[in-house]
Amino acid sequence: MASNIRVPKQERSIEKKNKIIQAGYELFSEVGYYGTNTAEIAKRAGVSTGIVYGYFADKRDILICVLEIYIDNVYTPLADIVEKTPRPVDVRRLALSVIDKTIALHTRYAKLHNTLHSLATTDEAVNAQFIALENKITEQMSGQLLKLGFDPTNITERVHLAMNIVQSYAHETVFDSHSYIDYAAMKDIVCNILVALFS
Amino acid sequence: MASNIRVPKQERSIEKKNKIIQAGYELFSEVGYYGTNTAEIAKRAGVSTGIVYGYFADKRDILICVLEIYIDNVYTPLADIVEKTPRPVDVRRLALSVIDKTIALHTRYAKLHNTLHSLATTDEAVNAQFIALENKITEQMSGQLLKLGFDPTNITERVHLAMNIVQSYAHETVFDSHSYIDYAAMKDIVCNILVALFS
Amino acid sequence: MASNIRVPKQERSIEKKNKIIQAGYELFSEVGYYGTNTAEIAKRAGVSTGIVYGYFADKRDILICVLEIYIDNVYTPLADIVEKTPRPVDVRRLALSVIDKTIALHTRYAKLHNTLHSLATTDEAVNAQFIALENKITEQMSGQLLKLGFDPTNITERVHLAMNIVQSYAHETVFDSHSYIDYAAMKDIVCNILVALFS
Amino acid sequence: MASNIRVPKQERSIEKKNKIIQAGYELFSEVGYYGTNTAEIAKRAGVSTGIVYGYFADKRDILICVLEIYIDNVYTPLADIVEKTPRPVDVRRLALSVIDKTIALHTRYAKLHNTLHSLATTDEAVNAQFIALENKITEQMSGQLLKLGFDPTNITERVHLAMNIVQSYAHETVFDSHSYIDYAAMKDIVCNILVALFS
DNA sequence: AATGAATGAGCCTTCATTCAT
DNA sequence: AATGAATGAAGGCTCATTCAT
Repeated sequence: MASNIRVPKQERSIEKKNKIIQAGYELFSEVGYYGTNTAEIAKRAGVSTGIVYGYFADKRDILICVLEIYIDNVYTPLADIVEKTPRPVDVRRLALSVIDKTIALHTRYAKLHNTLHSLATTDEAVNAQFIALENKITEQMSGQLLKLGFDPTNITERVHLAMNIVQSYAHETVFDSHSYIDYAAMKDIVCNILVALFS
Repeated sequence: MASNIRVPKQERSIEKKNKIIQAGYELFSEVGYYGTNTAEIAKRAGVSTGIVYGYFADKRDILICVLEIYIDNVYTPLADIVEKTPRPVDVRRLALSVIDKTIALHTRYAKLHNTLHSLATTDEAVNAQFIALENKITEQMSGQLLKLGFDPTNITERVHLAMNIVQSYAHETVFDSHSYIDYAAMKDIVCNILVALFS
Repeated sequence: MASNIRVPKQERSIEKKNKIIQAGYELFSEVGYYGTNTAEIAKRAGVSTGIVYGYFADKRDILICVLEIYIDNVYTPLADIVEKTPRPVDVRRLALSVIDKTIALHTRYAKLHNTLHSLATTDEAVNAQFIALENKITEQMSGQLLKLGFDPTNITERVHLAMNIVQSYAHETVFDSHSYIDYAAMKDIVCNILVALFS
Repeated sequence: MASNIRVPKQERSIEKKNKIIQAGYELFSEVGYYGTNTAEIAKRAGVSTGIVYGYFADKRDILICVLEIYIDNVYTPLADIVEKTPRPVDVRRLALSVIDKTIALHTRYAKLHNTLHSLATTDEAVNAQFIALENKITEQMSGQLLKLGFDPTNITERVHLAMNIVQSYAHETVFDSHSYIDYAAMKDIVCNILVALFS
């Protein structure tokens, strides 16, 4: 029964739960959700199969926890950038910061992101989390920009679109999929678009 | 064994193979790759389980065929638009056409796209196909634009980026995930970006 | 999905389904429901684990099928006895026939009966089947006795009670549990009670 | 290991052991032996999982203890009735007392009885206890009836049979399974049979 | 070419029991 | 004596793939 899931409060238990999440994170990243089995997760976490179900309701529950952590790890640094940007705001400089941070995040989480995102199609809860993340980012950034005195016309739409563009670009850069693309040149173009969007 | 795969040349066989691909296409769209089993595909295709392995090496092979068809269905209409655009070129008009066609394609193929895309992470061949598709679209469009006398500076990068932006926007619109977004307003912004990119 | 259960119509399939039921019957008899696993059933039936789920929805479904057969095998012979009793009715003779047949049935099915009966406590469907069996026997016998001109006062109650007594006795005899009991003498007593009940 | 089972002599320990037995009794009654797990027993008893194995060899051992208590609770009241019956003996009155007490016991213990009884099939020790209980009851009652001057011919058989009949009836009444049965009328019939058996 | 029954490895999950503290 | 986290074997069930016909 789901009610039997332990809520670990002791240090060692929390550590163990985190080890399982970490193992899940790694395996989901490496071979995807369906390529991972619970025995493997347990093994990599250095625990027994059984105890996994002491900390998580089922395999999907591990995924959900990995997702939550992923979302925190992505949201916080991005929110920080806008919040802590020095005034007066240099739009190009801010744009570059966001691009670079997004690339950094993508470098670190790209494979996991793909795995998680692919499950959004069939798992409503996962999907909802992703949408909520985008909502949060858009809201936070729009709010900050308004505070900084930017033009409020369609600010949400512009921010949202900007984030999408940056994400697209980061994805491309990180996977470096297309040999004919000059990613440095593209970065300039992206930057120009962002500056145009917010000036 | 893979060597026993029939290459159907008789009409009836080709029809049967296509029915299986169609069934796979539908089910992969509806419930994803891992939510579909071969028995179900055979059933929907109106054939026996066994014969599926007469036409395909394995379940993944069906996916690959579905992917090929998907790619054709996406590439051709987009290529057509630029190719058949009336001269002299009205950039805004062309941009709108591409946006609308991309939305139409997304509306039709979004779920399948997600399913296919999610497999790219763990399946190199699938990933390669997606990259190749983007290559083809970018090359074709860049080539056309050059013929039409557009500025060649970083044309590939600008085209590629433009396609990414349009895809992002189409995805958003189709799934209509964020209630606070005014998608019509966003469309104008996207359009303006494209016009700016190519004028 | 439950809808994928084959309804075997070919001889060989029916044979195979029966082999599984037979294996289930034997194992449930020998080591009980919880002492039996599906792999064991398959093994004894000479089939693979997987195919068991081609014929049955789950393990419990096998139990239900075994139960149905058990019920047929118990009901039919008992119903026959009263139906085919020669007229004019010799009550003592009829009573003896019923007792002997019940003993024979118990000898054959006692362990299975226990297994099945024990599941009635936790499985409503199983319970319902047992109650229905008793209903059927009681109704059929009461009806026959009325046709034969027996006193209708509380005939259902008397028949039902009579069956219970006979069953108790048969159970005792078959398991021969109590060394101090003279089962032949007890049989006479039971017989006398039945005669008294229906004269 | 079995040799490490504590034989609790301190008050608190005995209390704890009894709490576990009580929890086992409740759960075995409610959801059966196989529907109960040791963690649940411990939880309901308000003790840790581990300590259960300080007092009991294994899960089955708890069942055996529950069984012992059950047997005491069933035996004593029935033995009392015959022992304390006022003289001269009114057979009908005595019969009614036994019937009513058996019904009361069934009402209280029916579900537990079923659970325990169902295990007798696969567990020799449980089976032996049940047989021993019947032996005890039969012997005690036969002895008392002889003391009271009843006809000794086949007294054991008559007593045993009588108990079986009463139990059957009590079971029926308590579960009230058959809507067409007039249980009050049946009670009279049972009573008459008993009176006939012992007059 | 075609059928669909059959295979069996593999997966998620449970739970009686043990063990470090 | 006591805790409850941890173990790991075992079980029910699925499904990609094969095979007899």
